[in-house]
Amino acid sequence: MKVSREQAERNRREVVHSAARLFRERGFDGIGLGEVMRAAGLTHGGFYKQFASKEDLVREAMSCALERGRMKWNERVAGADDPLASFVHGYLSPEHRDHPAEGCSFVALGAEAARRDDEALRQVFETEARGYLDLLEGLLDDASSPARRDRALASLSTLVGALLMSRVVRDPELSADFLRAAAAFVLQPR
Amino acid sequence: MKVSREQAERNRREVVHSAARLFRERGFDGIGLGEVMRAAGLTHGGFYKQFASKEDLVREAMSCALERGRMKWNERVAGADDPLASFVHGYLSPEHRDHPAEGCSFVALGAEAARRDDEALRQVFETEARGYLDLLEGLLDDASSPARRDRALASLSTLVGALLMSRVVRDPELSADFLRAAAAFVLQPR
DNA sequence: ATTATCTATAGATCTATAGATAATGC
DNA sequence: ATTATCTATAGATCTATAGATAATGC
Repeated sequence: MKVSREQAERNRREVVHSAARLFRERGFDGIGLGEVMRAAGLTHGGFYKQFASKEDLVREAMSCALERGRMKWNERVAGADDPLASFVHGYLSPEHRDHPAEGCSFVALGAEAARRDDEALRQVFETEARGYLDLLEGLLDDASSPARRDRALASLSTLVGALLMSRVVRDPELSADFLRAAAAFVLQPR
Repeated sequence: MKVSREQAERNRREVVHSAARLFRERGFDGIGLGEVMRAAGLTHGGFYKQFASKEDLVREAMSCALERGRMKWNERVAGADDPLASFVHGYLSPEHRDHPAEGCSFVALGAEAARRDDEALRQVFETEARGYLDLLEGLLDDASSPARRDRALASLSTLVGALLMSRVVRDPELSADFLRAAAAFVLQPR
């Protein structure tokens, strides 16, 4: 029943990754620890040897999901002709819209995280928000630094809001309109 | 124990309003029917005489909250010097950010609604999204009608995303930056 | 000997239903 | 007689804990 320290570490990581997917897919309250552990190939009794509480797992899963997402976007823009357009079109793509379990956690869980009474969780979201803002800022060509910062703040807002709206409406045309119009708005020359 | 038809109707409305507040405050899964009924001054056993299921209440509460919110914005802009600026500054105000229970349901519950397996609920959000788009479109002064529509789509996205981001970060300064930068972005002349 | 994981369970929820009760409204 | 609301409860969750088990690692 016991496994090696390395295997235990791999198991722990698998729990975090399963949780990160399942939380985004079903919400923090929509999935139990039993199912998270089962998705990681374990039984629910072993959970508290690795984590202090569900709250603890929520924090770790969000930190992992947000950071890995950001790294993915970083890689994507690094190899692109037009890095800003590459980021915007990737973020506002039908693929991203249709796969929340692997997508942006601000959209999938930001509102839920905001109302949790857990300052550490909101700190995780804040740190990652700054990371995304820095990423975006680096892709902008505004003359002044404050202008770039403000444009990054507004652009991130537009991206997050458009993805959210594109997911909640039923009509595929209206959904696509949100993605298209938001991309044009963010990419417009000024 | 029985009450008059009019009182029963008032009770039902009170349940819907309590639910609309509590869902926005705690999430669809974060509040039980018992507490919703208690907030309306009733006991949980009477719930199913008025509603078919919790799903049914979720739909009705969201329809009510979204429509009443839209009406409120409509009244606000009707009496304003600069209707667009009035809407944008009201929506992106610290008051709105700090009172999700009375605020925009797209931000508080859009992501949760999007993942529910309930087409009727997403239809409610879609109908109200069109209502908000029409409202915004009427405040814009772009020359062509398609340009106004696209700007409405992008502006609504920016508003929703900025309010969400302003709620999830911990630092009051960063939170205010989202609100301020997004408002400037939406209101910029073009 | 230590410990990662397992089975089993306590105690607190939650949705939904059953049947009793008492006031309305024909 | 009808019915809006009440009390009580069934059955299914959920988080967290207790104690057993068996493989690791000193």
